[in-house]
Amino acid sequence: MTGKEKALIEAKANILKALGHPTRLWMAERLADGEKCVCELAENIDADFSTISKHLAVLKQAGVVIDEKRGKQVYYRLKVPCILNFMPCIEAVLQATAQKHIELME
Amino acid sequence: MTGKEKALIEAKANILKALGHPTRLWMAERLADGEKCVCELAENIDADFSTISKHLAVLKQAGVVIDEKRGKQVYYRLKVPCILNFMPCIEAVLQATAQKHIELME
DNA sequence: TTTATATTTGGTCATTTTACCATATGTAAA
DNA sequence: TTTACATATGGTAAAATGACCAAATATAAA
Repeated sequence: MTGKEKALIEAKANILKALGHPTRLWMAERLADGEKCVCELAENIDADFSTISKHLAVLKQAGVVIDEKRGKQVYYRLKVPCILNFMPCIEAVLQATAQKHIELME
Repeated sequence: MTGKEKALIEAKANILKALGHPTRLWMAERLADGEKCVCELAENIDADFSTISKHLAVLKQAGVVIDEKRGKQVYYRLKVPCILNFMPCIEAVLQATAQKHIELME
C-alpha cells in the first residue's frame, strides 16, 4: 500500500468515523431535509450544549457538514447530501443481523 | 426520541463506527471482490495478527461481515455487499473538501 | 500422537474519545 | 453601552479504543 493509498483510506475512514456516533448520525439525518440551526438540532438531544457543539465540529472537520453564521445563530447543512443514501443499506445490515435488531426495524 | 428510535440510531451508528477505522475499512473493501481468509487480508497490513483478528471481530460484531471456518483457515466475506456502494459518496465528500484531500483522489 | 500452522483470546498500557462545567466570543436588543 | 442570547472553546475526568505480547485453541500434516 502506497503512502497515497494509505492517506486516502484514512481520509475515508475518518468520514465514516464521524458518522459513527449516535448523536452525530442523528444530527446528520436531521439535516437531510435542509439546514438547521444548532438550537433546532439541540432540541431533541439530551446533552450539554457544549457537547452538541463539539459533535458538530467533528462533522464539520470531517467535511460532512458546513456551517454558516446568520445573525445570532449558526446554521448547519450537509455538504454532500448523498451521505444519507447509505442509510437503507445500513438498515439492510441490521435486518440481516436479524434476531438482535429485527424488532428495531418494525 | 423514543427508546426504540434511540436503539435504532445506536445500531446504525455502530455499523458506521465499525467501518470508521482505516484497517477495517481497508479489509471491507478488500472483501468486495469475494471472500478472503485472514491470512490473505493480513498480507498487506502491517500489524500484529492479533490486532487484525480483533478488527475482524469488530466488523463481525457489527454485522458487516460473516466468517466461516474451512480447514485451518477462517474465511470472511461481506454480509451485505451494498456497504461499499457508499464509497463513491464518501469520495465525493473528500472532493468537496478539496484543498486538503484533492491530491489524494488524482 | 506429536508437531506445525492459522486464528483467537486475555492482559496491559498508551492514546483517544466523550461528557460535563465554566468561561469566552459574537451579535442583537434594550 | 449594557444586557441577553446563541454558540464555541478550554479544562478535566472517566470510559472506550487500539496496539502489542503471550498464551490458548483448533485443525491438518508428519
